Amino acid sequence: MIVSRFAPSPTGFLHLGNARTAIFSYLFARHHGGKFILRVEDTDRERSTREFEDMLLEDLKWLGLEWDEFYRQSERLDLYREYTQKLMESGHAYPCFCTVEELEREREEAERRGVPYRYSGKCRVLAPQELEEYKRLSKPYTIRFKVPDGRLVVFEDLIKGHIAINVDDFGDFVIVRSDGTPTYNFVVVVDDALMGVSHVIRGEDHIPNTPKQILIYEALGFQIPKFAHLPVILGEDRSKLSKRHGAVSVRNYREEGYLPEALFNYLCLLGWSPSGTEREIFSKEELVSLFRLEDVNSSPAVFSKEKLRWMNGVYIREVVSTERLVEEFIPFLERAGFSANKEYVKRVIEKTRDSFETLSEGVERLKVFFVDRVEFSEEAKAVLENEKSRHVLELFLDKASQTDLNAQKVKDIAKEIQRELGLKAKDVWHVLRASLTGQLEGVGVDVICDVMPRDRLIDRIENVLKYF
RNA sequence: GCCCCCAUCGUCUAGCCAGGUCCAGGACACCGCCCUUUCAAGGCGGAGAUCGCGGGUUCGAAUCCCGCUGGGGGUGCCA
Repeated sequence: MIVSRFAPSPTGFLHLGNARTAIFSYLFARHHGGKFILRVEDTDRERSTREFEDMLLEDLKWLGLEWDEFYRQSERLDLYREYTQKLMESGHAYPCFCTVEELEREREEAERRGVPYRYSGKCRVLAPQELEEYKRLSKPYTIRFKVPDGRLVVFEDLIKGHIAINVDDFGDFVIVRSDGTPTYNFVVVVDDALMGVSHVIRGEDHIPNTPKQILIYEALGFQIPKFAHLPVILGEDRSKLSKRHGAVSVRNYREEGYLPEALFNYLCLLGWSPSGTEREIFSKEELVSLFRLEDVNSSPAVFSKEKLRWMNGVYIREVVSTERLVEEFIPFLERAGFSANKEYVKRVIEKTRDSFETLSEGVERLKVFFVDRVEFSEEAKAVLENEKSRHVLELFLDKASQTDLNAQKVKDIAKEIQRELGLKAKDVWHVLRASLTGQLEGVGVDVICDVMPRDRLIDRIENVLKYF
């Protein structure tokens, strides 16, 4: 059975890089008809909060990721203790009474002498009476894993290929902190093993951890899973994508008006491309059936907000249903202070969805449909203050009074006005646009007349006649 | 410093594993034209990569091998 998992720590919003890791891990499991586990890694009590966890789960759901099993490491502490005990008994781990200060000093010393630092391992060989003394004083201690000498740990990474690391590069590492909580490298092994994880898919920043974990798998007699390390996502400056680069959390994009399926689709294409097609727009189902780890790139990719934006535009204008779009759009309208009737919004969206790329841009572009009072730009004022504009508007009102208004009617009327007043089409439309929207650019005037209620249109024009 | 990973248009990438069909294909962004009541969208076209550099192997290398350089990551009682 194929089992993959996503194991975030609840210390902030869901980061784009983690989101992509989650997506790949999810697609992999679904592709193989396997199981996808969500495991919250909250053993770091200093930084983990339940609020962040809630956000994380919400963001994952919003993205469209659903998991088959859910675990929280803080609820499995007894289990980890059991395995710590096993490692102690089998001589794979030992208590270490060194203080942070002492260790810090050793590290600085190594730094100064220009030699690579690794823990000396001095607590490996404590004399029995020394140990007794510490116990008697209840001196706090950590538990360290005993790293064997000269061992070359080798594994075949599903993305990176053959990787060999000499464990002499690191000293005995801590698996249980002095406050009794277990550390990442240890719990990740216990959990992955116990949860039957067959494929560990995670960021490449975990490659250096992998040999440590393999050592623990072996010490505990667990079966070693397959590893797949995804390349990192970079910012424009080619350093690891972080807050410095601006909006980097899923939440940011959600709030800016990106659709979850567009973000999902875009993130998939960062570091992966399906073989045998040059298409780029895929449904989740298609992604599930196309996804293969073999097609994941081994080199890091730069995140391009430009391209995400374009793709979001594709989803807005041609992928999602109008109903969906309306549902997504209304909260944005409301947040901008407009009250909206669903049927009306739907009529607006139907005609205009091909003209904006994010929902917040949509609000900007479409607010002319919802404002009570039109605000005029300087250019629009200039147009309306022209004497000819008055004739155009009066004539328009006159002609409109005998008929209802829709796109075709408005075009007819504009043409008549143009002929009767000897104007260029452009001039007529400009005046109408300025009166109706207060702007010289934006959605087509015919569309506006098609969608907006007749009395509102007439109102706006009469208003202009009154004040200009 | 030490360890590890990576290297095709500005960016995402195809091609690399099974060397010739690649004077390198697609997408975003960019530029131009068309459409047009404006801005977008859309249509058409253009520019853009001596396949990081240097050696090999080979009749032939983006593709295989070695070295170098550059970039990234790790080096915690964070995950």
